[in-house]
Amino acid sequence: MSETVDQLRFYNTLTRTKEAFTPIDPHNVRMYVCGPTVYDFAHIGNARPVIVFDVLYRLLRHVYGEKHVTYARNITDVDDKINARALRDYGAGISAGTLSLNEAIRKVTEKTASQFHADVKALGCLEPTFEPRATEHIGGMVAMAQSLIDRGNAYVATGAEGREVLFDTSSMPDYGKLSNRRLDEQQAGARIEVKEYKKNPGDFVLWKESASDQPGWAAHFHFEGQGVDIFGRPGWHIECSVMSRHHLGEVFDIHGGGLDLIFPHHENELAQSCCAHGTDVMANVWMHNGFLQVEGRKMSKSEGNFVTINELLSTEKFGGRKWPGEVLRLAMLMTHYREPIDFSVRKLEEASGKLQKWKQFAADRTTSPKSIEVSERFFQLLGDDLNTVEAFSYLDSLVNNKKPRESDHFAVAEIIEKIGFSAPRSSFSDASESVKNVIDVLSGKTVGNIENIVNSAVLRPLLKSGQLRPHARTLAAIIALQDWANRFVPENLGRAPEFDREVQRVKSLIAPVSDAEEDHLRARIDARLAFIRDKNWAEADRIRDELLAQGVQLKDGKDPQTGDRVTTWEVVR
RNA sequence: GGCCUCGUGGCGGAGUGGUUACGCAGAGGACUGCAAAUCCUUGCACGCCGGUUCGAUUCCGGCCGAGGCCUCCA
Repeated sequence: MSETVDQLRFYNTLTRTKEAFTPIDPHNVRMYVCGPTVYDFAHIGNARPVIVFDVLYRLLRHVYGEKHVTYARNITDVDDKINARALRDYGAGISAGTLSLNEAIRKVTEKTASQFHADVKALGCLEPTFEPRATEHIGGMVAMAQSLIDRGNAYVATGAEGREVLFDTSSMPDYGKLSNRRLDEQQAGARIEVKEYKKNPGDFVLWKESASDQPGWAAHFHFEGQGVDIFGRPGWHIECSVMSRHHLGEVFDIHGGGLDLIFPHHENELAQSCCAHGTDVMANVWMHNGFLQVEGRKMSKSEGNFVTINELLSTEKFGGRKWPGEVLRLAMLMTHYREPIDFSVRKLEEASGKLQKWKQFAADRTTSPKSIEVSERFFQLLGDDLNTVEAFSYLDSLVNNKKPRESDHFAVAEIIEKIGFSAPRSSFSDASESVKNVIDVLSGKTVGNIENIVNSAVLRPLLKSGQLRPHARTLAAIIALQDWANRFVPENLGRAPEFDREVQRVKSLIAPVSDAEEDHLRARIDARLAFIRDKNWAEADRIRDELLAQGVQLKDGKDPQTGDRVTTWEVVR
């Protein structure tokens, strides 16, 4: 357990206040989050809780230790929308008899679940400890429904679509506690027809009978002294009650999900679990994330204003480019999790720029000793109800510091990695092996030249892929070497001038361009410098514009010693 | 109708009973042949009306506006 993050605080929907968090068992902190119903691609609104609770999971792991946090997120693979999708996509096969309904359903759920996993991975989320599927827990759902009947909290009734086991909301005095609503004050039937066979309008389904074109399982219940067989399927809410108990126990620490799940889903889960287990609470803390909005309105499938995660990652529909998952991740976390976020390309651009800045700063890390204090300060801020905004602001202050401490580079690298962003490899440590080799060559220990080392298996792929940019620290190492060579390598060996040339090559190699492009680039830059010496500005600028059009931005600097113009470049988008 | 959340500068977005958020964009300057980059400086705010207070953007009340839940939804 972390010694320095002293107290986590979370806003609890149950009490509508921010509370100090105390786990039931610090050696096993347990959290449950409602996962996707796998019938269609997840949209970026669906991505929000996944990302938010991934950050919470990482925070808890940081504070209590990686082995002391259990995170369960279910996959709902029994649902009428899935049936509908299976019939829509595989209806022909089903009616032709080449595919059974269950096989068609399986195809839908498998495909959607694997897409979900790919999406979530791209967003930098850790896998939960457990990812139970509803179809694996049917037996437990039947058993829980029965125990609710036995305790007088449920009953069997017959509706238009067959028999149902229903939860009797009037049997639970506390019902409505989570969502803070009294059923008698709700406009029952305002938006959905009141079913006459229910005891109370708010009673909800635990188990319902299936028709021949619906998936179902055999289930046997005892009600009012009679045996009742209902071939059917579970209601939505009971899935989570059963799966959370199976993996986390009857009472656990945190239950999370989107704001819209508070009622009825979480209210009903809570009712089922507490009544079935005879407990006062199901989870101690209930946390809910706000919505992602588009033009001020909730992004949802029913509104039709949604963008799938997959579209954002792999098409150029938004702002004319593909967006890395971690940019979306950061964009989501730039707003506090309980507030609504308006989705926009502008926001993605801002996140992208911020992330790049962090990474560049992190890449300049050396092997200097890390400072625990910086990282703990970050997690301290994050621990105040997952205040990512404040925590990131702190990160920004480190990165924007004019005189950063040596250890801050390392701390930032460690932090961004710990909260799910990829930290670039340290340009210094990648280069340091090569630098050592260079020293060996120069000192005559081995035979070789610097260029070959730069072209080595370690450095070359990084250079090619553009992951290494002209980092001050790398260059500083090379320049330090140059000084070293000048001091210790005897002039008469003739190595110093060659070394200078090699240093130039190293510098030019630290840019994400191919050999051919690089040769071309050097030639154009030399040509431009020649024009500049002749004060032929028009031609010089023409070359600069030409390269810019190719995505290469030239930057003129001044050699501090000689005062000569030194041209560097950067690949821009 | 019931319940809930929110309203901060051009944009994004924190926070606080009395001094700067911060980031992006903008403006000015340094540098430069001009750009870019970098560095320095800088303008712009707390929906409306009352109340409490020496003092409110921050607390209370009302109003207006936006959004969400009450139907599957993250």
